[in-house]
Amino acid sequence: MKKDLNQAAIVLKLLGDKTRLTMMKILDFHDCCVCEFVEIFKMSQPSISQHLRKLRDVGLVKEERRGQWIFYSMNKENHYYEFIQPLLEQLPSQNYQIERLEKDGKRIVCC
Amino acid sequence: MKKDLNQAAIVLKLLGDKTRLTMMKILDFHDCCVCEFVEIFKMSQPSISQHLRKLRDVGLVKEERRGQWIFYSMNKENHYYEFIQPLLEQLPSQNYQIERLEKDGKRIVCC
DNA sequence: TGAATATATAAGTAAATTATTATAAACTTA
DNA sequence: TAAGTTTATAATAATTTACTTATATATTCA
Repeated sequence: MKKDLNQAAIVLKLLGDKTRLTMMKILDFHDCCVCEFVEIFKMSQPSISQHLRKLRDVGLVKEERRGQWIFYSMNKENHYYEFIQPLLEQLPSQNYQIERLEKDGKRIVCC
Repeated sequence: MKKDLNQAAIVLKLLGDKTRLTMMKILDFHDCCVCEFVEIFKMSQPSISQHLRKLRDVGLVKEERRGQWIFYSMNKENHYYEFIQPLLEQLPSQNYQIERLEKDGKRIVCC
């Protein structure tokens, strides 16, 4: 189905940032909580939270509290998911980031 | 083929602007010169030139002088064309812009 | 309940972005 | 060659962006 050009530009602007683009690639396969992203990107926690908020505000990702943590996940029901999926597919896998977390004992396992 | 994540973010940032995204959708089917874009977007000529320069600097579009005019066209040989094409396909046709130019006698026919 | 952990929000700042006006350069044509 | 047309570039102003630090809120657990 055709996408609105204004909305498409808003979505692409959000993806036009290395941090957010990497987040989206990761979230396409793995749910993650804020502190995991802090560990992955070596960035301040507020900065990570603000990036996730932008993605959430347009509905690209969902948030869900699990105990102490708030997990973010790809919102695959969003109208723009099919729009961006062909892009994400062409990006290199970021699984190594998750594997590194696991190796370092930093991966959060919950619920 | 997989795309570099940094480069992909740069390309997406460029597309994350309504004017440039519309330009790219138009150029996917029609070559255009600067003054046609000025007419389409009702924007100053330097502003149009600057948008086109950004697209050209990363190789997404090509420029070619034809007599008095400089025509821009999609660079379909560019590595990132296949990256963005699935996006462009999902955007609504902008043919009406070209048709309007023709109807108003503003379409440039050259060489 | 109180301390520790995880996250969000607010405020401030430096850098990047997108427009504008003014001007220069290149080409066409009378 | 001179005037008109088209485009690029330079300088600048307004806005947006992406970070930072400080602080508030929510949850867990001893």
